[in-house]
Amino acid sequence: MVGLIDCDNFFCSCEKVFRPDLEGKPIVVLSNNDGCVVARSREVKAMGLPECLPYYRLLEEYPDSGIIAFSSNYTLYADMSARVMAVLRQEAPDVWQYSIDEAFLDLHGIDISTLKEWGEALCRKVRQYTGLNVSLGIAPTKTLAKLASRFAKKYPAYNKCCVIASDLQREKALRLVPVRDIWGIGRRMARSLENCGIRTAFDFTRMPREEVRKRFHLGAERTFAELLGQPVIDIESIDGITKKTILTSRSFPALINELDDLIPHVANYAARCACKLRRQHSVCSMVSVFVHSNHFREDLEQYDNSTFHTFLTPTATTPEIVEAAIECLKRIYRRGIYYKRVGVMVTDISPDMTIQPDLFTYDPGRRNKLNSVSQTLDNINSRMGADTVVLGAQQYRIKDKSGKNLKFVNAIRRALKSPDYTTRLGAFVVN
DNA sequence: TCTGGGGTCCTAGGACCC
DNA sequence: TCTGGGGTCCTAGGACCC
Repeated sequence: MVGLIDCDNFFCSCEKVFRPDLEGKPIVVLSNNDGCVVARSREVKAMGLPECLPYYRLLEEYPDSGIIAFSSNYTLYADMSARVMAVLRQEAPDVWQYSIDEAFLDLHGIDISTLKEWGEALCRKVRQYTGLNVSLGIAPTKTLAKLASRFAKKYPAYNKCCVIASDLQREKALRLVPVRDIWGIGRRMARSLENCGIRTAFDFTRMPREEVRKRFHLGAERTFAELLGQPVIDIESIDGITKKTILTSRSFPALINELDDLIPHVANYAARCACKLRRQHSVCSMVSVFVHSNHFREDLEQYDNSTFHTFLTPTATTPEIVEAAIECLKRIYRRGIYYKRVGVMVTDISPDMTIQPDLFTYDPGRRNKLNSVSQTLDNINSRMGADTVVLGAQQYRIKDKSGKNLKFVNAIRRALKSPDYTTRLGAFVVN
């Protein structure tokens, strides 16, 4: 049996843990630049507020709702996530974190007849240790465990833990779940299924397997098997510790048209990619850069483009990756365009233990130097705080009043951010 | 004024090989 | 009029997830 545990309204709940006065109040968490609603508390969901609503429209359309908005505080969410995972690792035989607020649990060795009791105790312990409510679904496959966790969340009678063990329980559950709510079935496939009268998960499992394969390909067939209780999604494929691609991208609070103003962004995103690579002990052979204009501005000329650079010898050093990214940006930059978003992606990732150097161009002396520069950056920035030391190219060009000094500024709007309660001693005093 | 960010996997189709 | 057959590898883009 496997378990799927996930936190209820995770981002919003994190905000509420240290603000008991918010209990029972409607709150939302916003995306970067306070752009869209990305998380809603139970109270807000009950009000019928849609997902992904732009914040300015929330202000327009729900003026007297009493909704309290927060900028996203990833420092807080990441730390709370780590606390939840730590509790899980104490209790479960094996844990694979699936997302910031979800984990699959390997439950081998636990007697099936005691699983319900065990699960309820686990949820109580997470609540006691972290202040967060979690729901747990237990079933023979991951897709069914996901489904069970929905029941655990939706119906209080389950006491936070729902177990699907027998075929009878499985069928009963499948009949209650609309096909669009199944993990692995997206909007497009759901629409297609509904068009031929397949409404519930149970209806779906009554289709001939051949037809599923023919009409929807491999992924759908896997989901199909999982719903029948046959495990086919292996846990290793879910375990995302070593990323195969690493992407850093941001939208800007205001449009940018000058190349010189784009460069620091690209440099910063490239530096972040390099740092993430090193953290997972990897190197990359390719860096790509993309640019987007603002698709919502129909009055402006639209322009999307991307290009890439390949390293003959794979690397994870900040200077090399930043340099390559800036060079890419210069190739695709077009004057006269107003840019809304740029991003840097590193791919062709391999372990840093097995670098294959290029026969003709590899310069071990230079590479060693760049490696130690990068390692020093990591050491300083992890002790003293992110971006304590950066490359010159990463400096944003903000002129002060006298028009000469350059200042390093945070380029993301987060006007409504809560304090970093769990990671800064001053948090409670400052605000 | 204002519209997020980061991933994985699969498939079709083109380039290339013999 | 008329132009083979079988394979691999790579890439872009779609669908899906959180």
